[in-house]
Amino acid sequence: MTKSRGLTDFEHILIGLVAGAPRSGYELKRYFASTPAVVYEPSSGALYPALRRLEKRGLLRSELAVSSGGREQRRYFATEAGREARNRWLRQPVDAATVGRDLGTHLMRFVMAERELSAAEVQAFLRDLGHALDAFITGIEAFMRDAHLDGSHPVLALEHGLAVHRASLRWVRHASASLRPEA
Amino acid sequence: MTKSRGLTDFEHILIGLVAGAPRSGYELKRYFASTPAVVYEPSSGALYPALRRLEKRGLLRSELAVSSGGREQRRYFATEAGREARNRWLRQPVDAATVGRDLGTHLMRFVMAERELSAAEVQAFLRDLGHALDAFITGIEAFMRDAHLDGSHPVLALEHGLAVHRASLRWVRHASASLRPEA
DNA sequence: TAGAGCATGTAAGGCGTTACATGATTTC
DNA sequence: GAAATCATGTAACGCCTTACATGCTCTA
Repeated sequence: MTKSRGLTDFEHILIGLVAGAPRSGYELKRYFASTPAVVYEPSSGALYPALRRLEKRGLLRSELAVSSGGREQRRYFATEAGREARNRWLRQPVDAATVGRDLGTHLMRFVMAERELSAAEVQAFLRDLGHALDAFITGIEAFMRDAHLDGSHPVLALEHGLAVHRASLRWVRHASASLRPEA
Repeated sequence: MTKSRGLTDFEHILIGLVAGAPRSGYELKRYFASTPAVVYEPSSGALYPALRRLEKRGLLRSELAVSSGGREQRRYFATEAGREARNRWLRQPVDAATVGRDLGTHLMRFVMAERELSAAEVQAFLRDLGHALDAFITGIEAFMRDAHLDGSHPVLALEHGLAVHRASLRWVRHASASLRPEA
């Protein structure tokens, strides 16, 4: 058993996307380019080698096909191992330490969890995400109270962090409520 | 004139920090580790080589000193060229394309702009940041109207983006008002 | 016929992460 | 005497970015 290191967030997202529907590299590029909130657009030099890596690991497999215009196209599919990796990723506990910067990753997990996690699991995920955000917000509040901050800009910048994460937290409650089956 | 490539955000932030007050590598580490909203904590392998790079470029210079406990310590200072680089960085126009993901960098610029940019320049920066956020929000709204989204999770995820960036925008207006001299 | 879009890829170079190394001092 | 903190660094490895390469098709 070769001790392979874990997958990057980007690789997890690729597997999740391909597991949702088989896609070619170019279709993945367009997906990233078109979705305004995804905010990350991988270059060819990042995307194609990543797909090859995942294929070499047995998490994806590919078939050469001919697309609309008679051009060659390599279409990727998730393997069983790939689907298992995705499922483990989707069920990973919310890492409170990364919630301050990696919210995008959590959101991607949330999107891909639809129809893959049970309603109860989704609720648990949102609950944990809420707790993590709560802790993050409390940390900023404590820092603002305790730290000696000189000048108005640092205080304002921290207020920005507060405002943004409070908005995230409100969204978590909204999402949780809107997914809860009506009584 | 050697055509050197630009500085990374991280390097710009290091210069800004050192220009604000001379610091050792370890003090910079503690700064990143202690500020809860900065959210990025560079490793030794990122920090020390970066400082050396900036020194080699003539943007920082260092002096070997002896700190509290008799241990050696390399203290970094900004050179004139370093201060110029920082000033150019602080005055860079707000890049609307990066406002969706690089808000942290903009916030760092805002923090370091205090006492370095004029009140009018700070107001202009906030105004531009507001416009960029506005455009970003409008883009998400348009996407939600026009794109065919199936399932509730993608819609909710986009609503998260909206909520967060609207909170940012409100903060921009708040910051702008709170820095405006009272009539 | 020029240009834009489709479609996949490689090469060089750079920066970051992880892990390790070193050694002194302060604290329990 | 062990552990934590201070303080600076190096080495291996890996991934990403930028730039370039290729060639086909559709449109103005």
